[in-house]
Amino acid sequence: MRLVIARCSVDYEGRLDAHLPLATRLLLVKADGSVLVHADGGSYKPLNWMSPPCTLAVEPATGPHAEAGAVEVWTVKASKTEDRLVVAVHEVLHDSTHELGTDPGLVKDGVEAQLQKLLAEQVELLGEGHQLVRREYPTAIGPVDLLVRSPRGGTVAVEVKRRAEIDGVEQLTRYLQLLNRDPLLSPVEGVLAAQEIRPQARVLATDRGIRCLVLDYDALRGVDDVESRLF
Amino acid sequence: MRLVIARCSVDYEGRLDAHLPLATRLLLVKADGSVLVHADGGSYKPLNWMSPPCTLAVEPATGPHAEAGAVEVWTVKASKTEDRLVVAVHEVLHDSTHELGTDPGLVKDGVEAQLQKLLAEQVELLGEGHQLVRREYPTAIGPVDLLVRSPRGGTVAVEVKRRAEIDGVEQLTRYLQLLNRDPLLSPVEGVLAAQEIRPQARVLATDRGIRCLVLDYDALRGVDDVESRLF
DNA sequence: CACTCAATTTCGATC
DNA sequence: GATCGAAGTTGAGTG
Repeated sequence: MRLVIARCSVDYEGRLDAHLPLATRLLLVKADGSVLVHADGGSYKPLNWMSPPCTLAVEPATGPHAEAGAVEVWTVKASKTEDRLVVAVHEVLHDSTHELGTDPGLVKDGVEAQLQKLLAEQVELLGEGHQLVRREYPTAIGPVDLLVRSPRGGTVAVEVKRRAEIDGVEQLTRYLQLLNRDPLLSPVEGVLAAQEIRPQARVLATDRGIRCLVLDYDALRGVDDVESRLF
Repeated sequence: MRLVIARCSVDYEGRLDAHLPLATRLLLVKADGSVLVHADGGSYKPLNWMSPPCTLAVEPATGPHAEAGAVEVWTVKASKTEDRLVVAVHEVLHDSTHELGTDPGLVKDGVEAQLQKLLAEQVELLGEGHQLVRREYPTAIGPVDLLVRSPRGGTVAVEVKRRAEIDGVEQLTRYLQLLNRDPLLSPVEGVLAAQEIRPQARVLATDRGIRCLVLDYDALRGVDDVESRLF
């Protein structure tokens, strides 16, 4: 990654034409050849940029560019389209290059994981008197998202999905069959909890005596927020 | 603008939760306090960021962060929401600050200017035998977008708009009144050319004997591309 | 692989 | 100022 602070003007020709007048900006050249032109404000979006794949060519300024006072001209060309980014560098105030290596990448806690966590904190949504046994309750055929003790003495197995479809019902059914063999847990009810439950999944679940619970992500979060403010 | 290359891990809590494992990245702190975390690849979008308005607090690492090997902890808080970006800095490989000043900002050649340019190159779209006199033909009440010589001996004044509304018709009407006083140009016809012509504008234009021409931007560009390939 | 759809969307124009 | 829609959109998930 190369970082250049330079007085420069920038022209982009491609899906639209755009021009940046002479000013001091950050030119960020990434390892893949992509270039970002950032100002000292605004959002995360650069003033101008070229996405990879592209190639960067740096040449001494000539002709009109040189007459305008430019020292170098950077030409960034997209590999597959006619998009061109031309940076006329007038003065370089900083120039450094750094080895960063490949980034392990962003880990987003998926919505499903969030839902599971939030529902675990609010098991009373399953009905009064319910108590969480544990999240990711291990079984021979895989972990059950939530295992909950019912006030009636039995157990509730909850399958959490962002969007519940038929395979979610099948999965939960398998867990229920297995868990119901355990006299310490039996009888085990099933709950299919999701932001969105597809009609087919709802029909199949209902047919098998599995309860459907539609989760309101924002409401779940809202309660969560209130709780976290209290402590 | 502050540029820091650092080995760091990043956590974002807000509208979603996200985590970046320890790796070497660019931390970009803008004058408005916003922070961008960039890797050495990918698109123009940062791995993580905090949009202004927000505040950045830098403190020595303590507790779990310190145990994990962090030296500093940056906490970026959004001003209005509960969004938080926490950067655990383990090792600083580069740190520099630069004065950039406010950016004059991006100048986009609007679609209107593009349309005018493209139509100027393809005046035959107005009808066979038409010849461009000039773009931005100056008059006492402002420039006419396109002035064109008609094969019938008269002149055509063209008003180009991205989206033509009533005021565009009024504007063109004023030009026509003025231009028609010039015996060298008279008779002067009017053409309202736009990507989209609002029904009211079309009615008014037709009523005043002004021709409406719907422009296909892509088609105009397409022809332009073909031409530029030929030469 | 194409298509759909959300985005910590951002951004500008219009009502 | 709120709302609507496009973006040089990008990016992920699904059929």
